[in-house]
Amino acid sequence: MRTVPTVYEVARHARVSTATVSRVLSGNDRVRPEYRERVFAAVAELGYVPSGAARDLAARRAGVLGLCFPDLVGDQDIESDAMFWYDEIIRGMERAARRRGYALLIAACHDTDDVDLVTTVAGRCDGLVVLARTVPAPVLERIAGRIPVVMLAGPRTPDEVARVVDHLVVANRAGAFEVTGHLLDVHGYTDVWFIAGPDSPDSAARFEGYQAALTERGLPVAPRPHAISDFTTAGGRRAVAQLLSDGHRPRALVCANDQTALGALTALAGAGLRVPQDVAVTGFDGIQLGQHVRPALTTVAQPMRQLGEKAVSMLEERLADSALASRLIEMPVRVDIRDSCGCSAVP
Amino acid sequence: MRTVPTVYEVARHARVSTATVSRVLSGNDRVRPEYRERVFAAVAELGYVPSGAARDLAARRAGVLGLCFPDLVGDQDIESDAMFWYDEIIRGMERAARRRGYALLIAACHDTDDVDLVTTVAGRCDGLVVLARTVPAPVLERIAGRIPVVMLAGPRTPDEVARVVDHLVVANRAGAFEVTGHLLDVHGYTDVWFIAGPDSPDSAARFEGYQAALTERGLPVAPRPHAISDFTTAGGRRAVAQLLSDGHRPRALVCANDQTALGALTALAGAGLRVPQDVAVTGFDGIQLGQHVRPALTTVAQPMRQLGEKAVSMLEERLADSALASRLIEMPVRVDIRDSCGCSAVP
DNA sequence: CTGAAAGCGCTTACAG
DNA sequence: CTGAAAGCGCTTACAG
Repeated sequence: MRTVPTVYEVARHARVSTATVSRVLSGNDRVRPEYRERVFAAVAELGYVPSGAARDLAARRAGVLGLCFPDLVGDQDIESDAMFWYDEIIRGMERAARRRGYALLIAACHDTDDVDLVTTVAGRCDGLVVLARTVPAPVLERIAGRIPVVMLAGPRTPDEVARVVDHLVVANRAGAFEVTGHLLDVHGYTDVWFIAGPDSPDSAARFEGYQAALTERGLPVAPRPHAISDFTTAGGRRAVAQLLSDGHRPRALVCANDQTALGALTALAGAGLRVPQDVAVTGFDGIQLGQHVRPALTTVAQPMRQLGEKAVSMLEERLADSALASRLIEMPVRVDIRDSCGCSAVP
Repeated sequence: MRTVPTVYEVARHARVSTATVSRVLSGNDRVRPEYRERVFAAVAELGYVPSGAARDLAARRAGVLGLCFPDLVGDQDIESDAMFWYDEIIRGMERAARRRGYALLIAACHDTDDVDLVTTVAGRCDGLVVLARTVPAPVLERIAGRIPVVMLAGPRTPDEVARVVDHLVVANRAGAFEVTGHLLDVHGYTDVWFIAGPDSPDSAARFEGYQAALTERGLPVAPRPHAISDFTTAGGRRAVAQLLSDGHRPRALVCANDQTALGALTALAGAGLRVPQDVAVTGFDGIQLGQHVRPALTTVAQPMRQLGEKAVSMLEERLADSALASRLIEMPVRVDIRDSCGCSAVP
């Protein structure tokens, strides 16, 4: 092992105390300019890089925020069906964290056995963002006893861990309500079907919004989704292909998320059906890919950036006041009208 | 502040020493089952989450790997032109790190002033991967004195920091050579142009490969790229639009990366040109988006997964033996033939 | 197999 | 403004 210089070496070299070195390096305190110079010179000469661990331990602050998301990919081919939504969340969080001076510690965790990894993450950061259902409730509760935790997206049950963690969700119901209404009112479709995600509160809330849009217009409402998929592109393709091979021909498909919609696009093309002329399709999330496929995907966009910013500020607020009551905050969504619903003239 | 239990509380509760608690929690050592049970019970009851900082300091190991990439987006609209290649790198690294039991600490860093952030990251991990040119050489050298560093993608100059960090690159030259050869030999195009990225070794190496393919076939070779862009979609679109509005009509475009190629596709469509019938286009990187655009992008795919795995193992090797000579490893690439080169029958 | 105790490398009251 | 010294919460030889 190479020998790494410590504060002591730096202090000796600069002929000051370690306290002074620490002050100079932290930037804030008023230190005699002469000493400051000497410290910087010593740091440069010795190639000093402070130990984060020692610093964190002494200062009780890591300058790091954590993000745990589910490892849906597992050991399979990661390139086959990546979760683009996670990419956007990671990027949004990294950006928000960095703006506030934090680095981001990320880890994909299996719900089941990765308690170690979760603990590794939780023990090393000042606050933690967890995507819904990534971490078992008991583990989450324990972690929340140490650092602030924000759960992103819907919890499995309404009050599970509700008391100890903050929740940040998007307007799933309102978004699905609005995009369904668009298909109904602007395009006049009546035969609009819903392709659900896996058993999740997000998919459920979106289905409710879809139902409400139909109900409000006095249209018949399906008691349950017309197909159930798993939020992946491959799953969406399979689900819709099945529907089609069963002989169904709905006029429009409201999909629980963008990747499901992307899969639907593929399945429809495979069956020789045109989108949106024969079948209209909408998604949910607003992943970037949706702008690039043809037809471009009409969707309900989540405010990725604001989600990250909000999560970070919720963490900071609780860091400042641990007595805060747990909160549930809902962020608005925006319907992005593109081509797949039938709005643009398609060549 | 809530009061967090420590090893001491756990030890007292379990009526064992802190050494025993530590052993039980680290999993390895042989501890009397009875004690083990008591420790687990105490941990559960107290809601104990070990301090990562204390653990790291004592064990001189963080179980965390770092990744620094350039912050190209800055404070502009992140959603306008994200760097998909980074997403893939982040995902690949996270996955590889996790497989070896590490979490990933990520931070986008400005070349100029974010030395603090870089230090925050470097001080908290066991090894660091840096995308080329993210971190100034002097800073990198200093960091390399503390932990192993792997630089991903081409360094600015051949020997800059060469001695202190390992390098991991892909076969830029060979990949460009091969895909250009494909356009030349299989499709018989002769008028093949190169759209470069910014001044970077990667773009330069790809241009060389392109040139070599032409030279080898006795075709005239452009001494410099026909257009210079910046690796972004918007930049690629602008560069190609300019070319077209200047009246140029190359038969094929070899683009320095996928996003440039995506921009080219847009520019060509905007000019009423068909791809690949009027103009063929190829990219470099193999980002997922390339499979989804129409026509699907023919490209040179980087082995994202293997890149991550390799970076992690290089870090581990150097962790095990700090006396290792610095290495330069080149990973192979694979030409992915899709539609934009003209290979598939396009309806 | 187990425990007492030193030590990891910083920061921060506390005096001065 | 500066320094001596305690302390942050773990792990790990070292004895036993």
